[in-house]
Amino acid sequence: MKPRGLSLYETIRAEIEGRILSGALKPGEKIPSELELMAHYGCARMTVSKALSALNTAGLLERRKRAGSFVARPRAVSMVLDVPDLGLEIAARGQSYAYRRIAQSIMARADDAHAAQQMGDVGSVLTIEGVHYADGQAIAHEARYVNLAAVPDIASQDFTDTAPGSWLIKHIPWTEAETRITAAAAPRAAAQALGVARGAPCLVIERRTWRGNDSVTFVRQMFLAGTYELIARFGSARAG
Amino acid sequence: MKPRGLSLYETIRAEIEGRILSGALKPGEKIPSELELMAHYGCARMTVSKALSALNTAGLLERRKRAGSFVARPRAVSMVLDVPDLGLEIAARGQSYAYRRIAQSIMARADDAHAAQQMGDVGSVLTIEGVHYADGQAIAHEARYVNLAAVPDIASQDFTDTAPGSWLIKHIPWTEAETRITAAAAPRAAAQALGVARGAPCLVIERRTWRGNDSVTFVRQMFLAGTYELIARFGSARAG
DNA sequence: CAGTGGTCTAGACCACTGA
DNA sequence: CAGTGGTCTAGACCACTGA
Repeated sequence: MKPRGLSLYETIRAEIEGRILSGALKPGEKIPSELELMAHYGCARMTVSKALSALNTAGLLERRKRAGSFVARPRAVSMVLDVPDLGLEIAARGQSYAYRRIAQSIMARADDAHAAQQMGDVGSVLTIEGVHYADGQAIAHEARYVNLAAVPDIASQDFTDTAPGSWLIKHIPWTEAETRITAAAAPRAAAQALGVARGAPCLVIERRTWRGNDSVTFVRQMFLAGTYELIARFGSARAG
Repeated sequence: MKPRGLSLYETIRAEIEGRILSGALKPGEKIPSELELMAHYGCARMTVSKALSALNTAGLLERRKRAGSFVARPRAVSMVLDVPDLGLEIAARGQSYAYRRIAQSIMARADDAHAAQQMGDVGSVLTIEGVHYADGQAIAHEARYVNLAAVPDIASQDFTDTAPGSWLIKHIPWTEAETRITAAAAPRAAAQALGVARGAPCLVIERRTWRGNDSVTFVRQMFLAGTYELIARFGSARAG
């Protein structure tokens, strides 16, 4: 059962994880103490501790002093949503990717009420509107707003055929981000840019990132229905 | 600078994390080796290793033998998507919640091709179709499929005005789940159930949960655009 | 009070890999 | 080849908390 190439603590972790996931160890059940496990595996306590700490971090165990380690009861469900760079993701599914800018300007406030509210009162805002293409088909309209005070370097960048998101993710560290996912009928501007009828169903992804208290950027991407999906996962096996 | 109550390795971790997030340490930059850090903090190498391993797991560092540890270049960002019980969430925003079943049956396979494919070849499937209401307005159509072999107890439950999801989340432990989020035009059946025109924009949430290798349930919820949103977050308030 | 987990030490051997 | 990270040992002291 021990897969080769696994270190001892990984082996211990995998064995206990397997017993939890298979249901052999049930939620709330106590697992052996570190002392018992070191006797069982014939190793130092640090090695057992490393395995159990990893399971604790992963949410599979709850550990209480004096009481012991217990199989965690499934809690509030939170899943992991991977948000890769759009260009890389489209390339990864075997399609060609392109971005084309429609408009770019600098203004005192975002010209979109929701964006302006999300970004707060910043000095000046770089606004970039563009379209993402997969295999030559327009799949998403993007309106991005960047706080120039937080990202002065962006003024010298050329976003004619490179999406500002790719540049931002590589160059600007942010500490917090919030993504809002909804559906909507395509409004006039987006429908026109995408070459579809007004009212076409779209997946709307709005993301605000900030750094400390400063807004960095706000972006709204409208994907034509059927061209894009978000996947969130929970669990160990299917990760990645 | 050292916050009280933090262990030494947490302090080391927090200091390096802070320098990365603030931008003092830039992506690709090399950080001191474990040997240099143990000299700087006057501690054992294991303590430094624990701090750097945690940052590595968190995706903030990349570690290469012989080369050293480097600030990771941000790639795929992973955010946390909370998936609360729909009824509780609607109540939390001050609206009344209701669920009404439309149809229920047991069949050998899911009558929906995508659902059948997602669930795999299970013996028999409980199919429940219903509508979720907020303040008396229909907001979502739900089609749920449950693997009866994995959840035999569900046969005795009454889902006339209680959504099966609420029962499942309380009673059935699952080990893995995957949520797919897309947008679509409402198909005929859903549009009819929701009392809107066919083709109305919808947010589509499909979730498959399983336990080990056994499918537990597959559900497709179609929310009318504007009635529901998903929020994913990343940031300092992440640990929860 | 005593068992448990949390952390830390001061070493060790090794695999890897870039200079 | 030599520096680095990966892992492991055999101890230690402590805080916590349930019996």
